Amino acid sequence: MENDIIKIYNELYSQYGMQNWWPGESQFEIIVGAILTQNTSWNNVSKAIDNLKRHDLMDLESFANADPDLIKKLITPAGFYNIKQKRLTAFINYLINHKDNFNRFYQLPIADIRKELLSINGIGKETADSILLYGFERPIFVIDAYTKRLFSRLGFSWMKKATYDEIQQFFMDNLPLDSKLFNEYHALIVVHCKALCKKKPLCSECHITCPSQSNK
DNA sequence: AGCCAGGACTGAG
DNA sequence: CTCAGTCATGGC
Repeated sequence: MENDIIKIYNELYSQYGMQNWWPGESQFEIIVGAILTQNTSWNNVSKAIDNLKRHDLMDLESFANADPDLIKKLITPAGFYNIKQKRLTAFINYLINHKDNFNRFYQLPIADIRKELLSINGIGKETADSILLYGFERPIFVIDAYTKRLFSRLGFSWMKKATYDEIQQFFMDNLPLDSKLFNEYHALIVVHCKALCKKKPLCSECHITCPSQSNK
């Protein structure tokens, strides 16, 4: 039997189709993108990623050996470039300390690897989960501001004051444990919310308001 | 001209 | 533990 969470997924899917996220060519790039996109539009992030690629820095070795000031300059379009350079470096140091071809990302129990990522400075829940889901196909549901806002207005108003973990648990309780499904679902939520915010105002029939109109 | 974007950390109370 | 302040650029 189908619950509401699955119904909403089917609606979104029929409306927007398969998204096939993450828009990144390598696992390293997915990690970099996940950090750069913190509170930042993907449009800006993609400029920063292009800059890094143009300088051949989109791999562990090159990035690790690059001048921090150069990194800052290249990621400037993504904003918060001082912190983000530090966060990227922190993650890269972690990777260097566990040089096992990402084996631990695949093999450790998901709770363990998640905890490990969360202990890295600059890696919060959404970033950690995005990396695990989109980079390594681990079945963990990513929650973001869009998810909270959309579903709060779709009848799950309790989400407005719920914690990240509570909302995540709810989605995972109501869906089969399927990384491909989690991948598509979160992507569809983001695509849907972006589409709605583009043609504002609409709200009543689309069940969501744009940020400026929402009551937080 | 503001307001916002696919957050996370810090310090205060 | 809750929460405002902080970090910064580009698009609309």
